Amino acid sequence: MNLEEVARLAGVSRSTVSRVLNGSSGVSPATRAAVESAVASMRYLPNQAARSLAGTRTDTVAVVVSEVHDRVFDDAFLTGVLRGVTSGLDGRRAVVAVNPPSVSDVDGCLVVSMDGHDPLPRGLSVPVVLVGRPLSGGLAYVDSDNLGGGVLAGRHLVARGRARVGVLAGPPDVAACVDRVAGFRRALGGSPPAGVVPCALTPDSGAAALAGLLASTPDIDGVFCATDAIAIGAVRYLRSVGARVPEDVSVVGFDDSVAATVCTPALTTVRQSAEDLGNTAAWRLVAELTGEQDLPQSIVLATELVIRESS
Amino acid sequence: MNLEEVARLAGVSRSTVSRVLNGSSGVSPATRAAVESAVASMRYLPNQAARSLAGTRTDTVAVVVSEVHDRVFDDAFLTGVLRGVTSGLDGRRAVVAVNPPSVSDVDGCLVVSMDGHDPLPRGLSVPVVLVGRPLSGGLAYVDSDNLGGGVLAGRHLVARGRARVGVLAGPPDVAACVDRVAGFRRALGGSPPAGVVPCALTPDSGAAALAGLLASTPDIDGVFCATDAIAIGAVRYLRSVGARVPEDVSVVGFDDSVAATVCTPALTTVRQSAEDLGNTAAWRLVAELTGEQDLPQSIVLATELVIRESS
DNA sequence: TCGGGGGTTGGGAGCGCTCCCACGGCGGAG
DNA sequence: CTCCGCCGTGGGAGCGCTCCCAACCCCCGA
Repeated sequence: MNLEEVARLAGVSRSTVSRVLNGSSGVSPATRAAVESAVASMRYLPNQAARSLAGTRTDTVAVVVSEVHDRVFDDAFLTGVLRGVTSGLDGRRAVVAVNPPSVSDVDGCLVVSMDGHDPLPRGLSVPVVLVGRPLSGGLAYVDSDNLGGGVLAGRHLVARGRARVGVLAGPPDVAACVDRVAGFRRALGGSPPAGVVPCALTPDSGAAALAGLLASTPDIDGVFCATDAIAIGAVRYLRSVGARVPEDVSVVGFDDSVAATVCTPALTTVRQSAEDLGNTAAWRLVAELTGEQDLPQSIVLATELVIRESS
Repeated sequence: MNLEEVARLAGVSRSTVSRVLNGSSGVSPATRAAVESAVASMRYLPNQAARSLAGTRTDTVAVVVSEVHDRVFDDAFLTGVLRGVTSGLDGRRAVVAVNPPSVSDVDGCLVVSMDGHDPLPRGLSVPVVLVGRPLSGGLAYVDSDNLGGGVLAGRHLVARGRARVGVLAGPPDVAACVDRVAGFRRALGGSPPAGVVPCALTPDSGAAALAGLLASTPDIDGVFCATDAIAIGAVRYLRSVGARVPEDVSVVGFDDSVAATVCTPALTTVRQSAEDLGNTAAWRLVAELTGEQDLPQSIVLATELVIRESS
């Protein structure tokens, strides 16, 4: 079934059907109605390949997921982003590629990456929008307000009366962690953290980092962790050495992962919406593809403090 | 850059380049080498749209994800499947669609669905492989050995000396849960469970279901839960009423989710590999697309008992 | 020596669509 | 009343590829 057949049924030409399908102006209402009814009655679906060949678009965008090796709690983030992206793509198709060598035949590209080194698919000259701020490079991106979230966490610990707080900062090459810690520092103002220690994104690494921190600074009464995964390790370590959470030490995480709600004690954390992130990134990309002008280079989405038992 | 240009550089015709690119026989080694070097030096990539239009394939498969409303712990499963699928697709492109009204222009379709009602995208007449056994219907599928996993869980509780076990069975329309419970019953043999209660896939529902079960059967010493999410609710409820886990009551979950490792006590559970599931399903679909004969209608992957603190 | 067949290669015909140009008819201005 | 311009429409060209058939060459057997 092709354009020609639809045209015949509607009593018009191929061109006119094409015009109607593409919503271009210059078709009389009567003709438009006739075509639409023919399309509906035949359940006609345009051949996407032919469209791409003849036209200048493919109506397909790539979603490139660059995997980190020690991903642990990122699954919910990824599915959230993906869900948001597919719903924000406005009819375009999403080709998903994990660690792709190259991507071609797409109109645009969304890149979801944990680390700051943007691993752009090579040989690609289409608009790109990143999900998550890159550490460098002038690419458009959409990100959660990690800085603001860090501020929320900092104010919260201050409000709880915690005066000697440690920070488990995560990897220095993950922009989200860097921003969170920066926000946290800002909230503390004149009284800086008692110690800031980098670590990997795993509970074990968080536990080890906190052990190191406590060795040099035993009288800590609060810990801010760049991610929930790290926080879970921190809580585990604190309890293993007999410290009570939150009575002796308050712990705050970041992400509001499922794990944060089921661990004991349930984690106070900062919530971000992965789905909104994906949806917004898709919207931003589509806007660029449709030729919209004056688009913001970066978009930052609000975060929210969720107070539970650990603080 | 197109076939013609490559042909010119290689000093052959369009047809010959096409033959080389498609790996068809009947090309002399010398010619083949010349073409391959031309392709490499130009970094030529075939236009996918033109290929689809002229040929009979699109080299694209749809990955249809049908979302359930009360998904809670499924994110890791989904990303695992997706990861496996993309790596098993052997160069084909994966178009991901979440709850799509319709899908077209694909060679085949993978459907990831929690519930047993297979929500096939309509108007689709291509090979389909399901990830997870459907409750009905003769479609090809790949699934974890949920039955075998249930047996493992049952034997384990028997070995632990648990004689009065309850089962939180999950929804009756989720094939995976049905199978897990069936396997569990089989392992118990002549001494059936003290009670089997359906519930939703959330901790809260699990807690509520267990509360109901304990009301009628207070002397239970073991609980098998169809998923980890349910098990986490069960553990929470048991502790809330003062029962010790595992001293008083053993609890076994299913999925080996991240939450199972971070909750207290860490859950004994049955592990399945979502990535293998996706990879195998992709392989099965590709095999069918390439015309392979005598393919198995269903493929079942092994599961594994993981013993932790809750039993 | 000649004819037949197999192994290679080239070129034409489309796939179904979009884009562009040309054409016809109608209304308003001169 | 005539001319111009615009709106609505039709049809040709061509996107880059695959498929098919014809052409060619070379080697073999008769």
